[in-house]
Amino acid sequence: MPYDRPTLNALLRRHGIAPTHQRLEIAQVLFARCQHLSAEQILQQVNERHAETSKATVYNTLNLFRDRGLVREVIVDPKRVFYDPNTGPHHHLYNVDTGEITDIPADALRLSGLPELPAGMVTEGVDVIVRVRSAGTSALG
Amino acid sequence: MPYDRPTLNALLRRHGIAPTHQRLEIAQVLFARCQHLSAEQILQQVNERHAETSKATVYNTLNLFRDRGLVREVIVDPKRVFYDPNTGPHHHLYNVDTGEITDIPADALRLSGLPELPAGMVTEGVDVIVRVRSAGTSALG
DNA sequence: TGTCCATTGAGAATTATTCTAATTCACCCT
DNA sequence: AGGGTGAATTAGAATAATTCTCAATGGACA
Repeated sequence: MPYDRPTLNALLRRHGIAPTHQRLEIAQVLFARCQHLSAEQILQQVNERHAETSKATVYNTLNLFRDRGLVREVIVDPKRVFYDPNTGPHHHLYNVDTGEITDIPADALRLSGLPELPAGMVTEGVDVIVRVRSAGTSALG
Repeated sequence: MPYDRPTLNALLRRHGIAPTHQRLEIAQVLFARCQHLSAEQILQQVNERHAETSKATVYNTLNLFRDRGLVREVIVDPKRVFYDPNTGPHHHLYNVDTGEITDIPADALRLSGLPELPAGMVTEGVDVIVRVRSAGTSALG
């Protein structure tokens, strides 16, 4: 188990985040399995045993983690944001039917010919989302 | 002006959409300038002269246009969906500071090495979003 | 002119996220 | 140990995008 408490503790500190109990719980949920979870899902998992963390704290913490570069937001569904503990360069496969999100390793997919930006613009990141659906399903009504 | 009323009328019909007054107004706003507009912005522009179209109709119509392939949803901002009248293959540049969305022509950017999909999966589309910000601005608090 | 079905619309409902303001907590200093 | 301090947490209200409800409207066609 690579993400025990002392490791998570150090991880937060390294990112300038005071490792409180709630933040460690949330980090635990995020890093235990490298899934893509919504705030709601994280809230549920954190409170699975005893309800100990509030909705506000989950949102505060996720925004803090995002600002400090501990997690990345994945914006594929207009209904809700997902949080990705993998901050390395990679892309996403999004199943429109099931809502499932899978990683695509960065080296599996090459991008070439990014346009040069207007002066004074800096690239913050490049997201590639491959939207898939189960064959036979259709968006047409 | 490539998008006068008769042209829009034919465009809707060609997509199997009955060209009502409100739908034509909305199509007009979308296709007049090929911008990326939110539902709220479209509602405002449609009602600039006389208030004649309701919020419900704008949402219904945008969903209908999307289902029939007349417009494409652009999901870059968790707060709201943008609608893109350009349904041809292309990608997007998103300015995180200003919220501005710009097109990147498909041929300006090459993608290679898309992973093969699990059996029974079909690609619905590939979105590439280049997130930029003004130099000097920072996400770090 | 009357019927019929699709379309529209006002406003309520839903829901993810943020905000507010008050409480609690961790930690340092003595 | 005890008290002060500022950060963290929280319950619940507020916000805002989108959807839903269902009654009213309207155009096409007999």
